[in-house]
Amino acid sequence: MLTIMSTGTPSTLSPQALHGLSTSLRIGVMRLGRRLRQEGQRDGLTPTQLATLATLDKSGPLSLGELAAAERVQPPSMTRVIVALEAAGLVARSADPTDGRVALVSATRAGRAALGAIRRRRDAWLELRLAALPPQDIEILRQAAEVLERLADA
Amino acid sequence: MLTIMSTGTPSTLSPQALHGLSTSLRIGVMRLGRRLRQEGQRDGLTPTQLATLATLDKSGPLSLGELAAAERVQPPSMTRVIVALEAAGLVARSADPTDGRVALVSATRAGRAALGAIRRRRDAWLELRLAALPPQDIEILRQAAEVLERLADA
DNA sequence: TATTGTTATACTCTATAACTATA
DNA sequence: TATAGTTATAGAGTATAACAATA
Repeated sequence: MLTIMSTGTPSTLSPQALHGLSTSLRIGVMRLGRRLRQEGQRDGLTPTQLATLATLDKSGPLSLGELAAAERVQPPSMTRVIVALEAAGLVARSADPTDGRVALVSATRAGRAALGAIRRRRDAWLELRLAALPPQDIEILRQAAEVLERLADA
Repeated sequence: MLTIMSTGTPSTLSPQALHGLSTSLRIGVMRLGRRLRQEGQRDGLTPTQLATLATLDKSGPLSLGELAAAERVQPPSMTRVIVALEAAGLVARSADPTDGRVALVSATRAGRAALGAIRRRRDAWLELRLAALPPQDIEILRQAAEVLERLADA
């Protein structure tokens, strides 16, 4: 097992060090992100469609407006996204029983299955490359993955 | 100073562990990448324009065809990118002295300055969030940044 | 009258196909 | 004849504006 150990020096970093880290981390994340996106381009869903499906899978049924806000697109754009996903059988629309204006959207069983398949395919590409790394690097990434998620949600 | 130290256990990881890492790393990278892209949306350049300018800044003058290949777009698309960047004064075109068909593209001084400003702005956003992390997390990210770049180029 | 979602329309980015200029 | 780049045209994705239905 590899672990992070402190050797006992000051816990604050210089502004310069932080700046350098910001730059290199941004480059690394953007570059790997671009590759992952390119690899996932044959799965038949646009990035927004895929993100919407993932949000529905994670957060359960949401109104069209809530989805638009979550994905940071305008309502008319989300309408088109949902129309496409519905035509593909991946989501279903139903009227909100308490408010007739609201269109509740939920992922279908097929939608969840498709999402799983897409994720497995993307993971496979990355796994292949991870397997080629030395164990120290893998351990670094394991710890970084969790920090990156927290950073993105901050 | 924080350092990674091996405690001496097996250097191979189970396929399951690798799979889990692949998933969480993909999610973390994609999510942070999306945030970084959204933050950089007010800098007036499209992602491809920015990437092209960065490539020119890094690799020196390149032909339009070489740029198209580097950014993985078709030549007509790169023509439009260069037309836009040239109109903005960020790149310059010149004829190749040895082959009249080739259009050599290079970043102007203004282009390099604009690139620097954009990078500083994006870094600033990330820096603000990095500064809020505990030092252990920062050290993890410092080591991960380099590994991520290698992974993307693999 | 305010709000949710849709339709109409336009703009941006990228692609393929056809064309021009040079080798 | 082959290659580098451009112009012409089309398609995908998103936006704003105008509209319909419900609260």
